[in-house]
Amino acid sequence: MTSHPDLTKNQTLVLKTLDKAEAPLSAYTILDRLRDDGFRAPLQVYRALGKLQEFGLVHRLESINAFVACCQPHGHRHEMTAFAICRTCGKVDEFSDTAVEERLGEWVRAHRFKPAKTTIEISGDCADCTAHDPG
Amino acid sequence: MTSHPDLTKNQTLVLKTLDKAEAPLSAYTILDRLRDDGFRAPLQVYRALGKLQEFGLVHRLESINAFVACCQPHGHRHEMTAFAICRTCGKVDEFSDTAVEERLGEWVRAHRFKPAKTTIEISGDCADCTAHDPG
DNA sequence: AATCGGAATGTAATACCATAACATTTCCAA
DNA sequence: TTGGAAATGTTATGGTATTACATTCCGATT
Repeated sequence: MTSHPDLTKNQTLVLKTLDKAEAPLSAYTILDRLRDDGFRAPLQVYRALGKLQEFGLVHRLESINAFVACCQPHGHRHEMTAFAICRTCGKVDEFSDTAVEERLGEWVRAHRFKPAKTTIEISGDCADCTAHDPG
Repeated sequence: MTSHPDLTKNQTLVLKTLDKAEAPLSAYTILDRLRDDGFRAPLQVYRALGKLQEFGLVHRLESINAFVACCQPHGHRHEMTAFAICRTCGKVDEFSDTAVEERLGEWVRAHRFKPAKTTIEISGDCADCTAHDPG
């Protein structure tokens, strides 16, 4: 079980902000929420986010340019993480699927492709929002 | 087999630009390559790209903010398309995997999630680039 | 305790990506 | 031929991310 170094002040602030949030946040939203803590520039957020992603504590959602705290227990992380993103309420479900990992792994092996990062994001409407807004 | 309407002038220009390209192009790169054809503003590109995506002729690669022409024969399109994107040379392989579709479909059904768009992108290094640059 | 060096931080400027708003033109169907 | 939807042209603006450089923090070594 790999461990991550102690977090710095900025990293801690950014991670706490994401933990408190009910939905993914953009870097600039995080910046706004940390103005009172002394944050002044985007780079402070992006640098902290970069480290937190390295540590596996934060995920970037490519399809919406936003970030979420990882919900997996530390050390119990999968190679591939998939996300279901609700367009309506913004909530995100994080999940893993071994079969998906294996199938993509087979393609990669067959094509001698050396994967660095895999993005799996399903955008749509969650059960709650579909129920509330029949359509 | 569904058909798509005839393409307009701008749509044709944008699609041709993507077809000629060896790698994905950003909207602004497309704009630059169409200056001589009268393109002046990003919106001309984005509007054409939007329609081409509707018709299934162009894909957007979320993880790199770029666009590629669809390589699948028209009418033979899958629900989900996956992409292997080489960080080094930029080339993209488009593929489908029924098993992956099914597994994600099962998750979605089990959680009553109504999917609108699924993104699967593997970023890394292709066989050629790995061979040339052993590392 | 002094100091050296790498990591983290602060700040300003800039580059890149995408859309809003509104005016105008094109083109087909009635 | 004309009415209206779709496409286009143009300007302005908003959102996302990085470059470049100066400074500070902090632990390891002396």
